[in-house]
Amino acid sequence: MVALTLVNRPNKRRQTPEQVSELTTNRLSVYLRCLNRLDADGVHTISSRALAEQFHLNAAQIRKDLAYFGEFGVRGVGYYVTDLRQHLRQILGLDRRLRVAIMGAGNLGLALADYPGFRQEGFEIAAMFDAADGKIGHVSRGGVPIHDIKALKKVAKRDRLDIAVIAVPAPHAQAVVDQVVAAGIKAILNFSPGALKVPAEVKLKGVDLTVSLESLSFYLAQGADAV
Amino acid sequence: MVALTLVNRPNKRRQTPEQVSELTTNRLSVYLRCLNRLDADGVHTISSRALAEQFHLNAAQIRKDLAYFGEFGVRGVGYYVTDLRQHLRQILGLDRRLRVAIMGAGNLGLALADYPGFRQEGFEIAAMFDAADGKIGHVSRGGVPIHDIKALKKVAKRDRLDIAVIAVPAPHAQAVVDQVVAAGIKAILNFSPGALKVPAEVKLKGVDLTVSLESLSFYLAQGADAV
DNA sequence: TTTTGTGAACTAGTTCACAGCT
DNA sequence: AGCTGTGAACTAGTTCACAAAA
Repeated sequence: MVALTLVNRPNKRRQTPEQVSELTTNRLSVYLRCLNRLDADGVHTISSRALAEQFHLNAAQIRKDLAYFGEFGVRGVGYYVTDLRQHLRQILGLDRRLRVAIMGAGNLGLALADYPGFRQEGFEIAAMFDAADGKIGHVSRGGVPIHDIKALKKVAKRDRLDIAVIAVPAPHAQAVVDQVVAAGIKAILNFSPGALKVPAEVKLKGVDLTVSLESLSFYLAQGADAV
Repeated sequence: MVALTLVNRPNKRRQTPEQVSELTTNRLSVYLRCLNRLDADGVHTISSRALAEQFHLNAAQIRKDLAYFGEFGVRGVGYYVTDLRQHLRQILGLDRRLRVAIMGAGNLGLALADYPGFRQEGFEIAAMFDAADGKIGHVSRGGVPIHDIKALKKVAKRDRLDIAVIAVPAPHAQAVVDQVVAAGIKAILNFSPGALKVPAEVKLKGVDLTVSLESLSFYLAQGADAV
């Protein structure tokens, strides 16, 4: 506790996230998960080396990633776990509650709605949307209400939805994304296969299950057979 | 048809997939999806430029990606759609049926089992595994049988399972992966959060939903607020 | 002419190595 | 002593630009 306040140096003129690559932000998220566990385990300090050994990463990489945002470490000691954890939560915007909407109440959408990984770390699945009469008005097993997609604009404003997850069949994906954008949502996680168009100010991140599987298939076809 | 046979030059001494990066194989998968659509639409030839415009990619990138595996194009013309499609299917190992097992018959596992994106392009969800008595012996909505995880080794051999998808809660993931590896499965798609250890000859690919969401959160916290 | 295939140039990302702080 | 923060060196990935082919 005594030392923690010493470490809070907001740092020069960084906080310039234009230059921070997505690879870095993904790693920050991984570091945070690790720090959460260390914190829960009562570990007080951790060096970049020790952190690097957990995943197979280079220690300098970790120091560089963190250095984009400030000088959080103490030379000769390492990083204070609770302190760094708080900083990462703040950098990643997890110090506030983020409201997530799931577009599409099919198998995948319903599974995601109740997926525990989504609920942790400040995310709240606030609403689902579908076009099928049979689904509208119901709730997911975990209690997430399913709205008519026509009400998206209204509900997005009322519930202050931050992020939309696209879990509709591929042929509908672009139309749904257009509605999400029109509703003013600025961040989208897309599970449907294929490229989607969004305006520059909207962040689109894709999870393409087909690409992932085919990449494994490539390994089996080329790599494993050759060995 | 006449021209197609001319183009099949298996090429020098390439087919050296050690050097091919994962970024390249992921793109091959994207190209293939596009070619499938072009083929269905009756388009006969496509240039690297036209292909590049579909996604926002550089044409030279596409030519380089393809050049790792052969000279599939025709100067002044482009690529024959059906021909290139067949080559990509072969390169990605999709010219044979690949059997996929899903570990964990929870919400996510069941959703993935019936997810249409998994079924296309030669993938077959052949089996699911769980440890809960209430699930073993049942089938998914789409008819995939749920086996006892204790039977993994036997079923993997019998059904010649190629790929395992990890959809169990995080605390069980490593133990399940160890069993998957012991059963001789050489390719794993992991949906559970956190790093998993596998031997070098096993290919592990992760889809980390928490990391994806937190990356969007970062954008909202840093990017959008600044604009 | 058009468009491929590819070396060369460039850009981004990672790792090294060490000065400087504790 | 130990460990961070960071310029310099290196490696990987992308784009340019053009000779060669159809």
